[in-house]
Amino acid sequence: MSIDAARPTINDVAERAGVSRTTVSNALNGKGTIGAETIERVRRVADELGYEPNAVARGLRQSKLGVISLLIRPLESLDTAMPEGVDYFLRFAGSAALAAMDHGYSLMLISDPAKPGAPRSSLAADGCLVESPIRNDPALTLLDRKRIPFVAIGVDPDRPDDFPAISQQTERDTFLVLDHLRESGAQRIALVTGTDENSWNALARRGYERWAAEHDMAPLIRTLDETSGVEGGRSMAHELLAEASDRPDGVYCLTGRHATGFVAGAIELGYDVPEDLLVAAGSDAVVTRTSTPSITSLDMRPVETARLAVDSLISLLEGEAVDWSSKDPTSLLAIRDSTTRRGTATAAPA
Amino acid sequence: MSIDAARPTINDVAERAGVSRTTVSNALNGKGTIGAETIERVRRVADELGYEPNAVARGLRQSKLGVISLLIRPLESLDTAMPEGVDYFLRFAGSAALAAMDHGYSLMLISDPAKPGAPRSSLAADGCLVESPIRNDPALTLLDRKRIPFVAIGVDPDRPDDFPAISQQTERDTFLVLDHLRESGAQRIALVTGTDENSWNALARRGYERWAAEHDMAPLIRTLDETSGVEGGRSMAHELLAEASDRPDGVYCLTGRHATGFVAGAIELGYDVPEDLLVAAGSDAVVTRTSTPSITSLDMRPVETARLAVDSLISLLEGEAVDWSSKDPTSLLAIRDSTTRRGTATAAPA
DNA sequence: CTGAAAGCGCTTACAG
DNA sequence: CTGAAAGCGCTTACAG
Repeated sequence: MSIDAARPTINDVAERAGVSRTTVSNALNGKGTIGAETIERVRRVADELGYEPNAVARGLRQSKLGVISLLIRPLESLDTAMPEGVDYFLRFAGSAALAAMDHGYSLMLISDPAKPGAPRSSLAADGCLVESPIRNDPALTLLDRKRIPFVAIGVDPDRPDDFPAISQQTERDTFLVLDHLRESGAQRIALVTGTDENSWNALARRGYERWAAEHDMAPLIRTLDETSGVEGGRSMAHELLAEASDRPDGVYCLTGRHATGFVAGAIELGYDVPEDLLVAAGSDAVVTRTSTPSITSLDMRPVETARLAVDSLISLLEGEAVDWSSKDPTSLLAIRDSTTRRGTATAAPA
Repeated sequence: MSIDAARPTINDVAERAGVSRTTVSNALNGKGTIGAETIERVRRVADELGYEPNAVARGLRQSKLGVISLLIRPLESLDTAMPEGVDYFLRFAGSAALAAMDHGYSLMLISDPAKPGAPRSSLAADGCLVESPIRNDPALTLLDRKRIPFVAIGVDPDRPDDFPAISQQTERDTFLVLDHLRESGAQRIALVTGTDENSWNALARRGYERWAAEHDMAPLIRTLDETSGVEGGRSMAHELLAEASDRPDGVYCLTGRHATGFVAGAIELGYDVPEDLLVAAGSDAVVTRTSTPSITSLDMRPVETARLAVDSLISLLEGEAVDWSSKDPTSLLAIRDSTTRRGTATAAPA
C-alpha cells in the first residue's frame, strides 16, 4: 500500500503545517483564536494535500452526520421488481432529497430498521422521516426509544397523537373521490383497499365507512394484496361483478394498479367503463394516466408533501419551533375518462 | 438530562453483563472464541437494554458504513422546485434504493461533493454512483483522488475510458429516434439539446451529427437551458419555425419538457402536429404522455439501469469481479400521436 | 476462553 | 495564541 493511496487526515495536515491537530481543526472550522497567518498556512497546506475532514469521524464526535433518512413503509410490500404505479413514492423521495440538500443535508433511503436483517446504516442518521406508518409501527417505537428525532407522514393509526406527524387528510380525500363518483352517477360504490396495515389504507377505510353511513349505503369493502398489482385488480373485478346481487356500479381502488386491473377485468366481462361502471383510483400513477380508458385519480401532491416533511424535520433537529398543525397540501382530483359519461358535462376542477 | 435519555452503548452492556467491551463485541459479532453461556448472557443483556451498535462508530473503525451514495448530475441543473419531467431520475433513484437494500446497503442521495458548499456527508459513503457525468467531471476526479470506489452511469465525455462506467448507448438511441422520425415522414430534422455538459447531451449530439452525415443532412442544432422547461421549448419553436428558410419538419428534443413546449409553440403558430411537423422526446416523462398530442418518447429504462449500476458497484466494493462490458438495458421507443400521421400505418414496436 | 490496550479521525474543554 | 489530553463508540490484534 503506497503512501499516496490513503486519503490525508488531520494529522497529515498538522505535521506538514508544523502545528497541532487542535490548531488545524480550529483554523479550518473558524473556532478558537488562531493567528491570521497560521490560519492562512493551515488552509494552504490542507488545499495542497486535498484534505477533507472525514464526515464519519466528525459525525461520531459531534453526533451529527448531516444525514436524514427516509423510510417509505409501503415500498416494503412491493417486493423486488419496481413496478409501475409507485410513482407517488419515487416522486416523494426525489423531492425530499432535493429539499434536504437545500438545508445542507443528504437523504438516505432506508428499509425498516426494526426488522432483524436491516442494514445497520439505517440507524445512522440525525433524523428520520417515516412515510405512511403501519399500525403500532415498530419503526416509530424504535426511533422513539433510540431518541432519534423523526417526523411521520401520516399518523400511526393506533397511536394518532403520540408522535410528531404531518397528518395526511386521507379521510377528507376519500370523501372527495366518493362524492365525485356519486355526482358522476354511481349509486352503489365499492372500496378496494390494500392489505398493508398502513395509515393510508386504514384511514381511507374509515373515511369510506363514514361516508357510507352518511349516505345510507351499506359498505362494500374488499381488501387486496398490494403486490397482486394489475392482475389482482382483474380478479377482483371478476369477483365483485360476477355476483348477481349487490353488484357495484362504482368502484374506488386505492392503488393505481388495482384500478387499472379492475377496469381491464370489467371490460373483459362486457362492461362499458364509464357507461356501466365508474372507476377511480386513490393514487395517481403512470398506469392510471395511460390505460384505456384513462382513470380518474387522486393526486396527493408528493412533491409538496415531501418538502414540508423535510422542512419540519430539520426544524426539529435544529431546535426551531415547528407548527404541527400544518397539514399536508390539499390533494387534487384528476378527472379522466373512467368517470366521465358521455353527455354528462362534468365541470372541470378549479 | 436523565440517564435513560441516551441510547445504550457497548459499555453499558459490558458493565451489566460483567464482561469487557471486547467480549461484548466478539459475542455479538460471532468473532473470537467465547464461551457459549457468555454469548447467551451478553445477548440477553443487549436485548434488555435495547442495545444496537452505533453504525457511525462502527463505520469509523471498519471504514465501511453500509451506505452507497448516488449523485444525479442533471438534477443540479434543475434548481429548486421539482418539475414535472424529471421522472427518469426519480424512478432511477427509487429503484437504486431498493436494489441497495437487497444487498444490505442504504442509498444516500447527494449533491456534488466537489462543490464548495456541499454537505460533508456527501463523502461519507462506501461507494458512489454518478449518473450522467459532466465533461471532465470534478466529482469523478474527487472520488478518484479520495479513493472512494465509484461507478458512473454514462461515461465522462472527455475521459471515456478512464473510469468504471455503465456505458449508456446514447448514440444508438439517437439513431433509433432519428430513423423513426425519417420513416414517419420527416426530411429536415432539428436537434434541441440541453446546455448542461453531461454525457447524455454530449453523446446525443454526437449521434445526431453522425446520423446527419450519413444521411447527407446538414446539422440543425439548438441548445436550450434545461431549466427553461416547457416555456423554453415554446420559444424555441417560435425561433426555429419562424425562419423562412431551412425550416425543420421534424424535431428531436432531448428533454420531455422542451418537447412539450415545442409542440405547444408550433400549434400556436398554426402548425398541425404531426401532419406538418413531427416531434419526439429523448426522455419519457409525465408531460410527454399527457400532452395533446401525446409525444413519442424514448424510454431509457431507468429501473433496470439503476439495478445494474447498484449491482456493479457493490461487486466492486466487495472485491468481486465485475463485467464492465455489460451495457445498459436497451431503450424502448414509445410511439405516440406526435409522430403518427393519419393514414400512415406505423408498425407497432415489437 | 477473556480482557487491557491501541486506534479509527475527528472535536472540545482546558491549561499554559 | 497554541497544544496536550480526553473522548465520541466501536473493533482488532495480541497477551495472558
